Amino acid sequence: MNYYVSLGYSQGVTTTGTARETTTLTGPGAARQHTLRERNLELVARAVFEVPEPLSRAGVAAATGLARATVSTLVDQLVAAGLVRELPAVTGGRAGRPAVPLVPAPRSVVGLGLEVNVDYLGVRVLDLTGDAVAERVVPGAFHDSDPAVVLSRLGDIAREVSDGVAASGMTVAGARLALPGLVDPRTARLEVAPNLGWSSLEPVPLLGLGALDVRVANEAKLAALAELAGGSDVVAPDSFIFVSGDVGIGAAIVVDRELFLGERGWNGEIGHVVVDPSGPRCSCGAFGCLEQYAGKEAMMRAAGLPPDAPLGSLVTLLADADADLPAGRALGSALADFVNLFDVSTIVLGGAYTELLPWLRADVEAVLADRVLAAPFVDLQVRAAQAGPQAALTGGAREVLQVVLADPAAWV
Amino acid sequence: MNYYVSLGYSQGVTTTGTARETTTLTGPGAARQHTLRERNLELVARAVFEVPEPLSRAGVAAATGLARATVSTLVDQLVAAGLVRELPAVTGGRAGRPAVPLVPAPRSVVGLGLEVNVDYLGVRVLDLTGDAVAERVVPGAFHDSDPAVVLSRLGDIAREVSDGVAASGMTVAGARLALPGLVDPRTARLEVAPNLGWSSLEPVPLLGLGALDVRVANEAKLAALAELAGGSDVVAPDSFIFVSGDVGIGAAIVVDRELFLGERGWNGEIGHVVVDPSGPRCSCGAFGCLEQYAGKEAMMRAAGLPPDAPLGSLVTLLADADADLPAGRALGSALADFVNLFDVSTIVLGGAYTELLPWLRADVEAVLADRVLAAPFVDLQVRAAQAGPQAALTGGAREVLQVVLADPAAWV
DNA sequence: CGTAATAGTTCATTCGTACAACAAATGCGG
DNA sequence: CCGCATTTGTTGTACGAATGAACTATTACG
Repeated sequence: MNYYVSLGYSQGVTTTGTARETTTLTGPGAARQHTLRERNLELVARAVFEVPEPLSRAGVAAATGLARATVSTLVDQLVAAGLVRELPAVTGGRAGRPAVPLVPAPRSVVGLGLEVNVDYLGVRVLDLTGDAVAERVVPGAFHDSDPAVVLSRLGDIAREVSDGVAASGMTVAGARLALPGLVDPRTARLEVAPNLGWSSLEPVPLLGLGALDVRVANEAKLAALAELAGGSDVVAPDSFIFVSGDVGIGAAIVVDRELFLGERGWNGEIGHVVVDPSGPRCSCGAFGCLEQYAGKEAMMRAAGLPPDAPLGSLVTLLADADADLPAGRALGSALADFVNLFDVSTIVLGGAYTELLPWLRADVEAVLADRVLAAPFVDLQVRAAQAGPQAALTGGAREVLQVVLADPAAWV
Repeated sequence: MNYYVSLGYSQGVTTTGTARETTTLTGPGAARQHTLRERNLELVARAVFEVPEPLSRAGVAAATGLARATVSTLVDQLVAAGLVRELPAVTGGRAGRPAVPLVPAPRSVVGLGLEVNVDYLGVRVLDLTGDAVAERVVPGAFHDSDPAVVLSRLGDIAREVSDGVAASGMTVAGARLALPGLVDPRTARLEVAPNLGWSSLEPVPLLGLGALDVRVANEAKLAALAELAGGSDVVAPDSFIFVSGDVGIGAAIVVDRELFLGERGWNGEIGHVVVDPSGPRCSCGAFGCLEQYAGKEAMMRAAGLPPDAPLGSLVTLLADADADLPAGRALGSALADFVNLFDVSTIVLGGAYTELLPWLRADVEAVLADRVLAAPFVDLQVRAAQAGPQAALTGGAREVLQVVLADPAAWV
């Protein structure tokens, strides 16, 4: 099943009949003729967008099971809408009329990724081909900042960038704002972001982006979506646990290429999983949370560095000394709980862990092998994240484009 | 989103065209005219089946958004197929032609729930109304038993019961076998069931049930599905964590009334979540697993009872003494991890915990309040299971009927 | 008893896909 | 160099399913 559920918008259908008969049914509503068309349009769009090498109309027909005639009309609509482009017919060494390769149209519809993090603001624009069309990342220090000021500044940058791409004829389909904290994508509320010192606010209006469709999500969740694009040589797994280590530690679960969000999008709080109840007190009030062992500040302190030293200093120190990070066993323990509870066999380590993985891997894998009940029967994989810097920006923009892809009919 | 994904059968569509064009697309395949009908049939069937009081054709039309004419033809098909029955028209105090109430047809199509557990074998048959049409539960001791012998015996009982209901004119739609261990519903393999002493086998053929569609699942998963029926007065939550405590401790996650299974259905292994790394060694080899604090044997031992004493003896002992169970804090700690990782706010305690809840609740709730990061923003609920004894039998049978409901077109 | 109201049915219309025939464009063998 | 097989893409007809409007059936109410 691969229906894409856009962030925070579930599809309950509430129908009200006469006074006596008011009933709510969840799930997709009544299917009409145009529902057929919408679904097949999506099918064709996915075939064009998600296949490694370009397909022809006939190829799409074969891949989808639709009749060639049907595919032709659908493709024509996508081309007319500017979502798909025809490449020159390729007359490659075999008989028959040459096929017209179909590719996602570059620089047509784009998605905006926005992010506020502790040490930067960022905006990134991706088009349907996955290319970064524009980008601005502004370093800063936003610990204990004023959300109104910071978000309005980010909004200014976003508007600037957005106006730029719009001036080149591209359509901005929407934006996703990544925040490091408890965010409910459905209500677009931020409950608390400890490292920003923000709490209980609605970030979207503060951006001042007018009618643009802006949704909010946790930073680790969007970074996980960025992983789905895969690396240059590494193909992305369909299901994985993504752990983003920084001052706080967040995680996301991707199953069958879809984010699992729980009831409110507040899942993946692996930073506060119990590692040792007799351990140090955490900022959350509990004792022995993972963050106290494998948070950035704890790792710095354990290495004899000041807690706010740059990550690079820890890396050079580790590269010289030939010792593993003590955080490895703690991280392994929390990950083992995660895997025992979720049954997802690939773990992608992002944020600070990406660089630190060489000094974590041995301990993490050893503890996983010890503690994961299914370890004898599964090939547990621990990988470094591939998505590059400010992954949440990429993931947010990708999420916007996924919504376009899920309903191309809205764009024809 | 409420598409029902039947246990272990995901719907990847692989289409093979000519030699050059072989492409795989996940998700539902091409939508044709008959797809429309199937989907609307499902919609109508769900409206009839999942609504508290009977709807008329007109009521279904209002609830689904379909035209009355369409609903009429669809309902007629369901009635002809024997899945839906018309009650006598009710001429209740208002003007107009009296409505014909539609209800699930009793004793027409039934589902079989099967279970092997440590202390019993069971078979239960449910019809579309949710009534138990037949049932056999045979006590026994199956610790370290021979799977071939036990499963063949269960198969015999199942065949007997199944033949009985078939003789009364009912159609058996399929069966689900619940097992206490690591089971992959997709491959129908049991990897290991520690408390039965079983490992690495394919249970379905050993039942000897011939062509009947039998699928396999973990006991806690199916028991969780039983919870969805709700209690006599309590309405079931749409999303919850179900924890089944016994010798081992298993759990299941239900989100939007659907089981979350992870990659292989091996999730929910909360019994081996870390409570205290300096704690006692677990049967799994690791240290300080929840099972060592809140497994049935550990709880018995902590209360000064023999580990294999019946649960009732612990209950009477607790009822006399006015003390909480020490397991409460450990259980709370593991549940806090679960909630932090999943973001599901309702916890249903099943198995032995159902009866023990009064002596667990205070500690569980206190630890949850301490350790769950989102606790200040959510109303965390801890409830006792409602589904009654051998819940997995009920859940398994329900699961079969859900598959019928998801594709009534197959029965018309 | 007539009228309003509600449930259910009948039928022409509309829309989207399938199938088959056809047109277009190429490679290849003689 | 030409005819033929081959593959792509298009055109036109047929079919299936939902719709809305009109119609029938059955009740309550004044």
